[in-house]
Amino acid sequence: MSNISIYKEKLRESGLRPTRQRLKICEVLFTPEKTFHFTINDLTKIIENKLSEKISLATVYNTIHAFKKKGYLKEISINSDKSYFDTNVTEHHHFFDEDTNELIDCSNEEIDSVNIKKNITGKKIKSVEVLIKVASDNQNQN
Amino acid sequence: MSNISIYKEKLRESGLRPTRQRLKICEVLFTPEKTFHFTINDLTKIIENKLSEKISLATVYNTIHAFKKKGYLKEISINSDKSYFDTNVTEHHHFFDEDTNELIDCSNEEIDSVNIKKNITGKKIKSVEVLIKVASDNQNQN
DNA sequence: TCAACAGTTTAGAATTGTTTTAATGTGAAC
DNA sequence: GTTCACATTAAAACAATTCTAAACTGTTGA
Repeated sequence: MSNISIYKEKLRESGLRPTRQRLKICEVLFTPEKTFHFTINDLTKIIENKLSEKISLATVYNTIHAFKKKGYLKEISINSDKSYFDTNVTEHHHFFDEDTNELIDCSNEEIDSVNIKKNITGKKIKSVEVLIKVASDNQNQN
Repeated sequence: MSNISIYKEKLRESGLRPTRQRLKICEVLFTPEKTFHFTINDLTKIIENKLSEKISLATVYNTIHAFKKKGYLKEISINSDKSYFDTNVTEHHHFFDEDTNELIDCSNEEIDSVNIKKNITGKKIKSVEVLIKVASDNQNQN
């Protein structure tokens, strides 16, 4: 399985040594066909359950942060008690279902490009994120 | 000063009794001409310093939450260790300066309206928030 | 007038997500 | 093989938020 060498490369690119623990993290993050959203908690649960591997939280955090810094993961700007990450690093946006706390991708084709007429002197735009909050029709606003 | 009666009304509308502590919170939030962004920590500091009043955190939290629920405050969707609130409850968007961690309003006139072509079955759009992250030109991406 | 009560305030404790620490482990290069 | 920089780990520290339990307050209605 040459995936392993891809993972090792990703780790080295992120300034991390390819250790057993980190390769497991890569396996969970980068093997699936479909991209997905996760929290650190989700990720450690998957590793523990599916791979019956126990990886210390500190290792998970430092690996995820390195991947984010390198651009192999994106952090989604949603105000929540926890941080959400996305293995889809292409430019796209999100629906957030307030009933289920679920994130749903909104591809660039599904939204007209955002045209910003203002700019902040001396500052460069790093990212533009659109978050569309949705909820059941027949539901009280919370 | 008839502001007081406005504040009392706002509190009652939010299902809260107008107590001394809560009126102080209203004073800080709703007296200024200009709307502003704040964290719970900011708010308690302002109350302590400017009004030399000490209000328990629990009271601040419950009042802010009630105002948010009622729509007198907006919570800004930014992924951060703390929650940011906005006294500007009209529809508008934000720049986030990554260098200074500062939020800057982006009015609806300064951005073309976002046109969403996708919809989630059975769900209604509650809000659309655009967050534009900016940073110094000559700065490393973090 | 005052007893009762529903809602409030408060300090501190509890909880939760995240980061730090300090000790121990590991693997590639000499 | 030794060494050394980097890793892993469990546990402690930390920070934001929520919860708790006890004391307080203001209205209501005997």
